[in-house]
Amino acid sequence: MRAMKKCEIILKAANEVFLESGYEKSTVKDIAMQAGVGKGTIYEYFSSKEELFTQMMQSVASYVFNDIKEIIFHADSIEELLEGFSKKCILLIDEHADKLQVLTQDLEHISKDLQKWLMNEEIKLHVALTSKLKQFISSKQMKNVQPESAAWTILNMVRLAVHLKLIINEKRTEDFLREQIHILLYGMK
Amino acid sequence: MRAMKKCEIILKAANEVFLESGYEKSTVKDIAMQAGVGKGTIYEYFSSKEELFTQMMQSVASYVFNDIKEIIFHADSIEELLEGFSKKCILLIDEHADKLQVLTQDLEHISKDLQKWLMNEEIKLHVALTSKLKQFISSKQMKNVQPESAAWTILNMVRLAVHLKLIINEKRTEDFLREQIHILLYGMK
Amino acid sequence: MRAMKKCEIILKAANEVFLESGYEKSTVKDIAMQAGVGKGTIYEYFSSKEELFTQMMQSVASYVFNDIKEIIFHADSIEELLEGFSKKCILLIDEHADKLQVLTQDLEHISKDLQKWLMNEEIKLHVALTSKLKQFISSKQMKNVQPESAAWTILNMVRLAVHLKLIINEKRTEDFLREQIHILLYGMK
Amino acid sequence: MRAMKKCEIILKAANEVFLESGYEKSTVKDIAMQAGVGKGTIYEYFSSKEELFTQMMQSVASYVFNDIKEIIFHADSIEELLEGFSKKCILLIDEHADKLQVLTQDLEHISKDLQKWLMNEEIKLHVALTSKLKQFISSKQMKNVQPESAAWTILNMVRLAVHLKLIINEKRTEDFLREQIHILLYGMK
DNA sequence: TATGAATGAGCATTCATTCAT
DNA sequence: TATGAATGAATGCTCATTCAT
Repeated sequence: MRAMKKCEIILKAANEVFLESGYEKSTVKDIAMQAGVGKGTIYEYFSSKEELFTQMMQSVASYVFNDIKEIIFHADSIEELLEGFSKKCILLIDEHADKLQVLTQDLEHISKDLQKWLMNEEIKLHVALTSKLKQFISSKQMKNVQPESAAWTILNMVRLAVHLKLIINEKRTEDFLREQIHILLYGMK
Repeated sequence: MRAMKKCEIILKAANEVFLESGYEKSTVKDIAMQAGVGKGTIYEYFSSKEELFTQMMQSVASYVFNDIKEIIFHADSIEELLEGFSKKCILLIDEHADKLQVLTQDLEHISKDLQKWLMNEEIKLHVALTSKLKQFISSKQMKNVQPESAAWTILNMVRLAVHLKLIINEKRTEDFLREQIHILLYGMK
Repeated sequence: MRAMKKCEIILKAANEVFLESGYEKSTVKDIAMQAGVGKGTIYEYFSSKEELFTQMMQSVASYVFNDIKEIIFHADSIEELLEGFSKKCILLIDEHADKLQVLTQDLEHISKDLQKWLMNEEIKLHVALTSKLKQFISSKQMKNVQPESAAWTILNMVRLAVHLKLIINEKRTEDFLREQIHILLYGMK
Repeated sequence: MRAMKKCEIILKAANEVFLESGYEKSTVKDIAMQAGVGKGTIYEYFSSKEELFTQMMQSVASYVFNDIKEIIFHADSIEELLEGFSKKCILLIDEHADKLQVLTQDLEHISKDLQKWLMNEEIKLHVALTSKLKQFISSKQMKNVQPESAAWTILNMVRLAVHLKLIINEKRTEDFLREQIHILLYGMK
């Protein structure tokens, strides 16, 4: 394995600490220790705790957005899209359950810039999905539903999945998502 | 306007301050100033900052849960239910926009008791809605969809509405909700 | 039993609370509750917490000083004096063990006036005891020891008794006092 | 003068402030100012105000206990022991007058561990002194007095000395101690 | 006279940030 | 470049005291 740059080492540590404890309960000292560097070193690479948090969030969010983009891009049918989507939801949650809590709870600490970036990324996703749905509609795979609205409905499945898994602690989340897909397919096809 | 009790004045101020700035950034001093009372006075009525937050959250949540219960209880058809639901979403958001952010973000600061209460209230809502859907299914108003899953799908509309209105700042939220209802109706009827 | 005056009721409550918990840990509210009066009422009779403490201490100290004066005054022989003295020590400690802790620990909170008064009372005791010892010396009951020094030695037995009983928790305190008396008698007679 | 370590500077300042004002009236800010460091710096070296107090007390007490142990250990006769003891009392008081007040008054704020340690040290002193007295008794230097009781009587001279010097402000304390020794010698030899 | 609701000064403690080395 | 000792602003909470009723 190649040597990581200091900057990356710190980001990795920030990732681990922030997503374990949340923004307020994480201290710069904790992150420095986790990274195996001095507290001062962090300020050589990041101007503040908030900037470190913001960059960490951006890297995590990029990863998630890319995963979802892939699914949208490669789907050849509405069924494939919905199933790929729900599978990815379950996978993300199982892998990153603890992290997702923080992703949704500490949004207030990210910079205005990142807030806009997040919003834009989500809108890009929405645009891509809308466009894909339009293809399905024009190729008669789908009813003539309003594609923008349908796109939001689909993206919103992520929120339901997270809520059921993490808050309600519902074991049958997967079944429920599958069933929701059936309803949507009935409604859309 | 009639005289409010100190306790109510403080709760109102807590409501305004917490929901404006979030739990961590709100200070007891801020709330005291907003209420127009001394810092010590707050501790005459609430044993800690956390208890004040918890009580404020409970009162807001009660109000929202009751509104939604009403809709589920009084709906005579699936159309009425979905439309009532989406209208109420829009209304709640327009009325309480600022509050809903915090309602979802600072859950970690409420007491374990309130956390359980919130979860239970939501599950009660789910149970009530599931039961209503079963009626619709047995009276052939609806297809034989899995009612528990459909219930979560419907409840999850709240989350989409909040997200579109507050985060994405989407003006056409109302239209999108309406369209989502059409899809669900197609899928369920 | 006759009705106590408010002032006395409060002093009695202060006695109970202060001697139970010490000055700093006792609150005016506690004392008011113990007295069964309102917090404000205390300030009708005492100008501050410190004054209340001072007056309470003075009344307790008066009681102890009087007890000891009695012994000195009525003793007809050096043996009687020493034995009366040690018995009274044990008695006071057994009766008021808890209180004596505070009597010695919170002296910093009493007014300068009471500090002087306490010192004067002790010096009066010393003077009385010195005078008694001089009688014993002139009547050849005692060796020609320096009476002032012997008086301090005797008064100091109280401190030893308190220390052994309360700090060291020595069960044989009584025996040790008795033995000390023997030594002093040997030395003095 | 050589450079002191921060830790020692803070302990020295704590010593001065605590022993001047007592535990409750001393503030961490005062100690920081006295030490010429920031408030936060104190918490780099001591985990709390109580720990700082406890460590300060232990260092002072160690010093006193060691001084007294020396005297007991090196005394070859009962006269030498008593005289050494009383001289050391006077010396300690002149050197550490202010400190001794607090040493006896704020014991409630030291950790349970230190409380036990103090009691044990005193009991060790008592044991050592008792053992020495037994030697003197078996070598016929002393009458057959109960050595344990005599040991407490001697140790208690410290308390008398402190009281006379600090509370009564008696100038002739030294004379009185000397005279007490005579009485004890008469009584014991 | 008696009250207790209201107050705010005061405290211990935390932690992001700085800067001399 | 890397460090971590030093800092002090900021905060939740307590409680003696006041004062309107």
